[in-house]
Amino acid sequence: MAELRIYNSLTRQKEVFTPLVPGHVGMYVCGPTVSGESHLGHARPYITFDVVFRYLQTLGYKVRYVRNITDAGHFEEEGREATDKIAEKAKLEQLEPMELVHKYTRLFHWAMEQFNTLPPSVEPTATGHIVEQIGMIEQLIEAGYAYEVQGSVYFDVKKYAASHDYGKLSGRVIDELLTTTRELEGQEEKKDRTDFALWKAAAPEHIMRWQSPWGVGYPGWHIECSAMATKYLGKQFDIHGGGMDLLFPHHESEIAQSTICNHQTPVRYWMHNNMITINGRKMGKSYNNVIRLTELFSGTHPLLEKAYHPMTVRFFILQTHYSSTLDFSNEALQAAEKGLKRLWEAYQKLKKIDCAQKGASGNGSDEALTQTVNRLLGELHLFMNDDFSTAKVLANFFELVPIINAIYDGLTPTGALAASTLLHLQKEMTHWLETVLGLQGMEEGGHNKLEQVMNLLIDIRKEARGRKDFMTSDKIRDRLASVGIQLKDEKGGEMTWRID
RNA sequence: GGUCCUGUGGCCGAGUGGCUAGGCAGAGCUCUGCAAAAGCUCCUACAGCGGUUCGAAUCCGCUCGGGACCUCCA
Repeated sequence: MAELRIYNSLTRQKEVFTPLVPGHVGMYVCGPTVSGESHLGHARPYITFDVVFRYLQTLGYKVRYVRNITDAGHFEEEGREATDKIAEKAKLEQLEPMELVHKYTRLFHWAMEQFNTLPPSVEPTATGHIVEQIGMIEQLIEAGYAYEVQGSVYFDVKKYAASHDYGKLSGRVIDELLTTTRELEGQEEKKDRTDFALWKAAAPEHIMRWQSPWGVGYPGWHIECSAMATKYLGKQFDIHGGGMDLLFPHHESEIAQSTICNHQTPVRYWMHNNMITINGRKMGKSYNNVIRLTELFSGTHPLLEKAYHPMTVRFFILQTHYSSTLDFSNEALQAAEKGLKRLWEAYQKLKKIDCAQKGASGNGSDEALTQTVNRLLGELHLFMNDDFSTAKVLANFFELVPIINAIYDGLTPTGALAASTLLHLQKEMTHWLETVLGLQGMEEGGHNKLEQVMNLLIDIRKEARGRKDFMTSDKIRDRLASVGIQLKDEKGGEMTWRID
C-alpha cells in the first residue's frame, strides 16, 4: 500500500504522513464562530476535513478529530467598537448571548448533518475552556512572552521573533509586519503593533465576561485553539486544518503560543483549504456576497436560480482539489447536480445487478474490460494518498458509469465480467462513494407509501401500454411529471421513477 | 506598497515533461408508440512572448489578466 502524502503548508511540500503515535491520528480543525448563520464558505473546510477524517479511518487509524465551537466571540481589534462580536449581535436581536450562540450552534449542526459530515470526536467550546485559556496565558506571562496592561494581556511578538521564527507558516517577515501593519486606534496599550491579545479587559457594557487574574474580561481569539488542541490532543499532534484565510494571524499565533507553553512545535502537518469564491470574489461579510446554507438549500437568495441539495454542494466541493479556489456559479452547481445524479443512478443500478446471474464464473470474461475496471478501482487509493485527490477519484467513477450502465442494460454481454469482479465493483463503489467521500442519494427517505402508490400507477400504466392505450399511459406519465416525478420506461418494459 | 497563489476547450474543473482526465452544455447516430434515460461518435484546449529540452499545459524569464493574505473571516 502506497503511503499517504499530505501537502504541508508549513514546509510547502507534500510529505509522507507518519503519525506521532503509530495507529493513531490527532487532528484539530478550526470550527465556526457561532455569532451568525453558517454560509457556503463554511461548507468547504468541514466537508474537506470530513473526508480526511473518513479516509484516515478507512486506512485503519484511530482518529481523534477535534473541532471547536467559537462561542466566546472575538475582540474587534481594530478598535472600532470595543465590544465582543457576539454580545453586540445579541443586543440587536434582543437575545441572551448564550441563547444566540446555541441557536447558531444548532443551525450549524443541522447544516453539517445535511452535508452528511461525521461529528467530530470532541467539539469543545471556547466558553467551556476559559480555565484552560487562563492557565495558558499565565504560563506565557511566566515565561516572559506576555505582558499585562490595564487588565488586558498581550503576546510579545517581537520578543518571540527574536528567538523563534514568527512567520514560518504564513511566510510573513516580522520586519515587514512591523512596517506594514496598519496603525490602529485603541492599541496604545500594546508594546508593539504586531502583538496580539490573549486576554481583553471587558468594558462595562460587555455581556460576556469572566473573572481572571487580570480582572474581568474575555479571551483573545487565538488562545482558545491552542488551549483546546493541547488539552485534547497533547503538546504535539499530527494534523491541524482550517481555511487558508486563517493562516495569518490565527495559525501563526497559535504556533507561537503553543511553542512557548509546550516547548515544542505544536503541529506536524498543517493543512489549509482554499476559499470558495462567488464571481471571482471571496465570500465574506465585507463583500456582501454571503450565501447562507439555509438560503442555499431553499434557493432563497438573489444570486441563486434554484435550491441546491446539500449533496450537490458536497459533490461540487469534492470535484475540486481542496487547495484550489472554487468559484461558485449557478451553472457550475447545476452541472454538479446533473453529474451526481448520473453517477448515483449508475451506482443504484449496479446494486441491483445480480452478480451471480450477470457475471461469468470463470472463463469467457472480457479481459480488457476486466482490466479497465480493476485499473480504475486500483487507482483510487493512489489518488487519495496523493493529498486527498477526491476530484480524480470521482473522475474514475465517471469512467465506470458507462460500463455499469451497459451491463445493466444488457448491452455488454452477460459474463463479460466475472461474478467476483462485479461483486468487487459493488463493494468498492459503496466503500469509496459512501464511506470515504460521504456521498448519499438525493432522494428523500421514507417513501414507503409513495412507493406503493407508484407501484400501483406503474401497474395501471403497464396494462394500458399492453393494450396500446397510449393516451392513458401518457396521461399517467405526464401528470406525474407535472408533480415532479419522472417516469422512465426501461428496456424490457420495466418502469422506474425518481423525484426531480 | 509587501508576501503568495493563479490564468486550461461554450461553462466548471483534473493534470507528476512525452500517451483522450472528468463533469455540464452542444451536434449526430442507435434503441424507442412517443418521451426520458442509456449506449456509441464528434467538438481536443492549455493567457501572450521568449528560453531550456529530442519533446512543455507541465520547467525558467518577461508581459498582461484574476485572486488571496497583510484587519474579523472557513
